[in-house]
Amino acid sequence: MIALVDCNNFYVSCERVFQPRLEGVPVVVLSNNDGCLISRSDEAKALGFQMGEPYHLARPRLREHNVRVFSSNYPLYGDLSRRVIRVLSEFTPEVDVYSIDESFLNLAGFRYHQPDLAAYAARIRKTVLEHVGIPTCVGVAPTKTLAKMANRLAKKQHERVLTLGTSEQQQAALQATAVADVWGIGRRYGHKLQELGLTTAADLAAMPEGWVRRHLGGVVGVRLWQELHGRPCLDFDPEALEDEPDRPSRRHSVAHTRSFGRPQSAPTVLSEAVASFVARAAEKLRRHGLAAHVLTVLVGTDRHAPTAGPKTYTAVTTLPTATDDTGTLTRAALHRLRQLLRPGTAYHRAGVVLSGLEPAGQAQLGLFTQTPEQLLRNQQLMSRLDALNGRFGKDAVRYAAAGLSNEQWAGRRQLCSPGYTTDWYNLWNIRA
DNA sequence: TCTGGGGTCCTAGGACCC
DNA sequence: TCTGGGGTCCTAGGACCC
Repeated sequence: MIALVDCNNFYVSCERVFQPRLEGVPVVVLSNNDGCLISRSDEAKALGFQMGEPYHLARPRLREHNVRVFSSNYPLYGDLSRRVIRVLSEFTPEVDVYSIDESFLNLAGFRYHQPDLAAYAARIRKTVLEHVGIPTCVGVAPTKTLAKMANRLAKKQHERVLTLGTSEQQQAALQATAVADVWGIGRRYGHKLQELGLTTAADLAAMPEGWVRRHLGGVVGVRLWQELHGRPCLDFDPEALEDEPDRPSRRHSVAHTRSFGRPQSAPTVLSEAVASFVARAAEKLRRHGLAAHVLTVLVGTDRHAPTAGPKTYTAVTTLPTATDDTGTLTRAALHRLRQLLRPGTAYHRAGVVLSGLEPAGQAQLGLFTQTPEQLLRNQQLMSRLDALNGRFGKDAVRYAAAGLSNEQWAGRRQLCSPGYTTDWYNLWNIRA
């Protein structure tokens, strides 16, 4: 059996941990650039605020209802997320971290003790709440897709926990779930399935496999259908345990992309922005113990403009050897950026994607690239860089290519709470 | 004036290779 | 009458997730 633990209104709940006065009142958290609403308290949901609603449109109503509004504070959310995962790992050796606020837990050891499962799930929820202060829902079922469904239904239960142990319970859950609400069915397939006359998840499960393969994107749909029948098709990918922290992560890409505060066309400004994004992505790479073989640079024009044609332009470079070195990655990125830019075009966003990932230190050396001595020096440089920026704040030490100031292109982030658990240096200054 | 970011998997055409 | 098959890489896009 698999449990899915999902934090309720996660970003709002994180803000509440450090500002208890936010309990019981409507709260929302904005996306990067203060663009749209991405987390809402129950009170804000009850007032009709929608997920993804543009902030500038919602603003008058937010004021009218005296809703507390926060820019997103990822250092805070990331840290609380790690604390939640640490608590969860006390309940099973195998935690598959699905997102910042959701983890799957392998409860295989409980297969023959069904009645205990619900009590165990309730204990997980209670412990996370007591130790971290974040409320959760727990769904338990034989597959990830059914666990998601159980979790969804648990939100409506008083105990916030639901177990689908028997096939009768699973069938009842399938009937109680709209087909469009199944994990893996998005807007497009939701509409399509309804037009084909399916209403509930049970209707979908009852269709023949061939029909599902034809109408639901081939193998992807078949996997989903199998999972609804209780046959696991999605990998369970457990996180590295605390006693093996060096095990490299299995992710396939690392990205850093941002919208600008205002459109940019000057190549120098765009270069500095991209160099900054490379630095962020490379830090993430090193944090995960990875090196990248492939680098993609992208720039984007106005996504919401009605004009035809592509909105995103990408250029891919394959590096001679996989690397996590900011300098090497920056050179490659800026070289490709120059080829990508068109004079006079206003770009609204840019970014860097690193892929072809392999464990750092295991990378094949190139015959004509760096010597082991150079490599070692660069590694030492990067670990000093990370140590300094970890202590004094990001970009305390940076490459000159990233420029001295980001004020030209930085996004808006005007309503941010302090880094309560992470930013000791600045927090000390604030208090001083 | 103002609409996010980071992921996953899959498909498809063109260019190129043997 | 009859014109292969198996690959890679690049770019772009679709669909989905949180």
